[in-house]
Amino acid sequence: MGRWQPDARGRLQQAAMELYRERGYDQTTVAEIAARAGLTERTFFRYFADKREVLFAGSNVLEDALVAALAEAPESAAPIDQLVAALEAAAVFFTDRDYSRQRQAVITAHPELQERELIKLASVAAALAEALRRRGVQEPAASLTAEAGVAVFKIAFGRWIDDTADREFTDLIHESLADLKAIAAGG
Amino acid sequence: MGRWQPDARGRLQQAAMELYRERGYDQTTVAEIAARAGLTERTFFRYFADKREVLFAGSNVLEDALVAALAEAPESAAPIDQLVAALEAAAVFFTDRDYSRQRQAVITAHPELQERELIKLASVAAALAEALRRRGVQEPAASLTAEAGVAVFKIAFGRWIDDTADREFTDLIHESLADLKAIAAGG
DNA sequence: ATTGTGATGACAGTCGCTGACATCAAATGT
DNA sequence: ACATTTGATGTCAGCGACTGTCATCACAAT
Repeated sequence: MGRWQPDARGRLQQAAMELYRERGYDQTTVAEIAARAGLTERTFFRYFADKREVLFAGSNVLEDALVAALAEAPESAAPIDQLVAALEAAAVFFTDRDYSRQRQAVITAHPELQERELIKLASVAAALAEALRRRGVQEPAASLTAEAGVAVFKIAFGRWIDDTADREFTDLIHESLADLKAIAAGG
Repeated sequence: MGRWQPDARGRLQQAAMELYRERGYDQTTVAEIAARAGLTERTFFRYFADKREVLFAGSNVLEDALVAALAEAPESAAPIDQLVAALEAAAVFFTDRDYSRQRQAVITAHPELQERELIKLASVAAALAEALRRRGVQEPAASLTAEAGVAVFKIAFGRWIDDTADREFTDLIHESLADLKAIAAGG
């Protein structure tokens, strides 16, 4: 056994999630999170930039996966369809619905966390727009397509969380895209 | 003359804008803002919930105007066109391009301020979705239309800020909507 | 055996933000 | 005219988020 317990980062994430659910985000101090993980407050801030970030560690991975998937989508398809193909590929991140529900419940209960989630989505949109530009899509079409794609994602994710039937994330993405197309066509 | 200088709120807003531009957001303390406005830190927090909010005082007014304009849009039009009619009506808020540019420069330079801007836009989207629902638009079309409308707004605003020609905000809204329709149609 | 190296702890300090109470000119009531 | 109330502000103490700096010490490298 090494000098320290392994996976300090993961322990901090888990401790944070537990405490945010047990007492609420506001009533939890960073020192408490660190203590539950067997670490100190100072170490928490070496792994996470702030108290919010500990809930959003996966967003880089998601962003990278989306960009990678977009790079492999058929270039013959319309930009919006390329983008939705990328969203489909991201469905692998959305399989544990219970965990997603718990996490989302914490986030929606606290504006500071919603803010962080929104800027992560904005970062995703910017990265997708950049990827579209690399494929030759001009502005403002690239940014608008990316924004539209993220809007589809947001709606689909919300439906997936609230879904009482057991529909797949991928299906909800497609339904939401169809809705968007109908809306834009004046439906 | 009354006991206090008038318009404490406005003085705080102006002092904050000045200092954020002069020294940067991070290098400005709330105590400094208050001092420049001839007040104390405690009073600052009586007018604004936090250091970020002082830059977003107008967002309620914008939101209310959008909802009101949507309520007066012809119900015969497609939802997305009703929404864009509302966005047109909001153009009155976007006439002083220099001020908007300065403010936006401060915001884009600081992630905390971007987060606040994003949650304000999310609030606008939620209010517009609610207004559409009151007009009989079902979910998820209402939310998706609202998100699409806000996306159009974001792109149009960005183009308005960057515009070197002197195009009107309203025109850019219409162009961006046309772009979105083309995108959704597979353009 | 010596010398890094890297993850962690300890500690002091700044600043955002809040609660509680005091102040005092102006408005209001009688 | 005088007393009372009100409302905007000030004062002060305190918590918690976050940072800079230096110390520690098992382990790795040489």
